[in-house]
Amino acid sequence: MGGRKAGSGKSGKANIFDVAKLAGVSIKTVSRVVNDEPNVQDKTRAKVLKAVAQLGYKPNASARSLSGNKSYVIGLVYENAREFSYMKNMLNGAINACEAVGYTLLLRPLTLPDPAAVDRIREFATSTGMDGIILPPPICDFPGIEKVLADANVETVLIAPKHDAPPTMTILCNDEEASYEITNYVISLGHERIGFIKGHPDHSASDQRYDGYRRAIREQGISFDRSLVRQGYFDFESGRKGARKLLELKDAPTAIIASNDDMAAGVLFEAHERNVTIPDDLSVVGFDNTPIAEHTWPPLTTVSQPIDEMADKATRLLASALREPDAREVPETFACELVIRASTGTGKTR
Amino acid sequence: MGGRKAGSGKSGKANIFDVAKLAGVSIKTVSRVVNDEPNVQDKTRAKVLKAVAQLGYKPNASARSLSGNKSYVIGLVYENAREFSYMKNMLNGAINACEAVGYTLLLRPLTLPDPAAVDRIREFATSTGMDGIILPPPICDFPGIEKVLADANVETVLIAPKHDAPPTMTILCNDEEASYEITNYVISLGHERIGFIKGHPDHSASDQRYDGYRRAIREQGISFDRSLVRQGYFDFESGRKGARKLLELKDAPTAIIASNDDMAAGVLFEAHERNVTIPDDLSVVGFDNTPIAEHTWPPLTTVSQPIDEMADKATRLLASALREPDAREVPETFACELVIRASTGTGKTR
DNA sequence: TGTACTGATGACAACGTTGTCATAAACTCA
DNA sequence: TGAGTTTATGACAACGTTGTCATCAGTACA
Repeated sequence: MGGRKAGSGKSGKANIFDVAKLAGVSIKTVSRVVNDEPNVQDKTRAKVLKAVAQLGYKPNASARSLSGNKSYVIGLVYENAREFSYMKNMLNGAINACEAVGYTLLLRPLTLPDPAAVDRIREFATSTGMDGIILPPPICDFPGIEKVLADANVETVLIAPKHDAPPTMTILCNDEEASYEITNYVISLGHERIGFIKGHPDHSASDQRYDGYRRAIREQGISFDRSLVRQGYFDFESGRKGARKLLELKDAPTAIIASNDDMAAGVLFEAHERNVTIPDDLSVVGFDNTPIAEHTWPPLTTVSQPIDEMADKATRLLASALREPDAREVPETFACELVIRASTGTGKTR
Repeated sequence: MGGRKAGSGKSGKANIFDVAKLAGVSIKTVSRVVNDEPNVQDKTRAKVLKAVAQLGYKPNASARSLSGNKSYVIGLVYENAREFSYMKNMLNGAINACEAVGYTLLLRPLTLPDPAAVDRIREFATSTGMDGIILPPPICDFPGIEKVLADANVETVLIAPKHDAPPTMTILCNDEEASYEITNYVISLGHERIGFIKGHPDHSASDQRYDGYRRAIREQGISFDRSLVRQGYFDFESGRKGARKLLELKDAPTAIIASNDDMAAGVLFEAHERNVTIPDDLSVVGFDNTPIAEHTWPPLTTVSQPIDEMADKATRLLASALREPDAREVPETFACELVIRASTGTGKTR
């Protein structure tokens, strides 16, 4: 029973042999306890746990992944674009969840459009041999991406994809409903000519937000006017340009809903330039509740998405799917929340 | 010479045995070539390289770090605060550089103030066994942090620390000079009563920016007025509050320099609320050239820091120090750049 | 009362690298 | 020319885990 490979007593890190020796069991039993495997007596488990605590034992990640053919790494691909507050929240949610479930998060920014994006993602996924990957929009909608990752044997979670993808795990957000509600709110303030600036056509949220707007208009019996809808791209400039077109209209809208906060900031900017007073002459609405929404003048009425919670859920979903490949959970839908600030009002003529 | 452990021809990843077999050399020679070690004949090297390319061989990171006692991981600790554009740039610089030098970047957000911050960083550094770590402000100034990391045998790079720390590698940024220049610019517009809102006292940049302001004032022969200086904390609210105090002054300033863009946005906000017109009644200056600076109304005159370049340099410094522990480079100082926009002017009375 | 399971444990061989040491060949220098 | 050094290469043992299989003791069942 003489110990064989236990650490020589140096203050360095304890390994599995040290724990086994101290607990008086084999290294395999230590492994079983550490990995929550079945078939260990409670008494034995307790002994091992005590030794683990006493030595401050942490399994060596490299050895573990080398032997077990798992990397305990999860990847997160994101669009390296302007609106980073989205990513900040997503990052926080994913990093914290990763820490909680014992995984490591690896990041890969993508500058879009990029014709080689799918190849880059493949490269990213395979080079580290990661176990799973999280794809937020618009990356989750890249054609063929799911197959590429499945072939690379990487478990995937899609966040808010355009089309439900049965074989792949998915996290959803009720953008349509949120847009419907905020449009109803604007209508309830007395507005009838409500402009809408659409988001980037590649993002699933764009369609959903537009759909919610249309539904609210329709249900409230307001006639739909195509000239009040402008195409935007989620950036400040396109919001500004959309506002310019709308405000130049003979019968200009008294409210503008922009599909995200950056564009709404562009609308505010254009309004200021034209001496259009917010919210007396024009009400403005954004989406996402980014920090900018708090800091514009006036602060923006907007919709807040629980992005960090979605990322948290995505990470945990991935981790549990990796541990137990059988029990696959149902996709979860997260709800958005209206944030009413000073950029909306009844207007001065009312 | 019969092959022994080469992959069985499956389409899976090639390993070092496969390469060795194809090239007709030993695995050790392959290792030498892959790691750019000396003492390999050009001819042999070429053979190996060819085999590597042919098989698409990528060394297994886990095996490598297990055997070599290196993790090829670099950590980046950051303050999980509002102003994320700083982090976005830092992240981009670090991620790209990591990819270029073959390292993996691990992130650790910190919510400050946190009395256990140093312990958390120690935990972060040791749990993964990372090789090096990058500490931006204000984390680089935590007392004792350098020793903790040195004890954990983690190579460290400090970005813009308050005090030069000879034993630790450092990246510097000339904040004092930039502040001096932008203050001179404001003075050149004709302003003499120039308010200053200081940054968070824990950040090195705060002192430097204040110093630059004082130096410019002094050199231009403007008498220093203590009542024109307010303490801020780098956030929107403190900027707004500072502006309120300054604008309530009997002899209010005609220009305000805020130590970052968020605070400058707060100044704009307060000015709008008081119907103070920018820049006719008041010129406003920020620092950092964050996205918000482009999108306020009017857009902010500010100072742009090459944060991504600094992070890039920090990463490469770390990587080269890890490869060649002897050749330690000189700290490098990066220069800032003025960005003149519409929030500054000569004022209407001139 | 055997026979076939199940539960708890351990021995030992992977996993794919790099470090160490041995060795042979090719240079140096007196 | 021979002793010592350098250069190029390979054999083989780490590194610290987990997977596989063997073992042995109970336990259920006919």
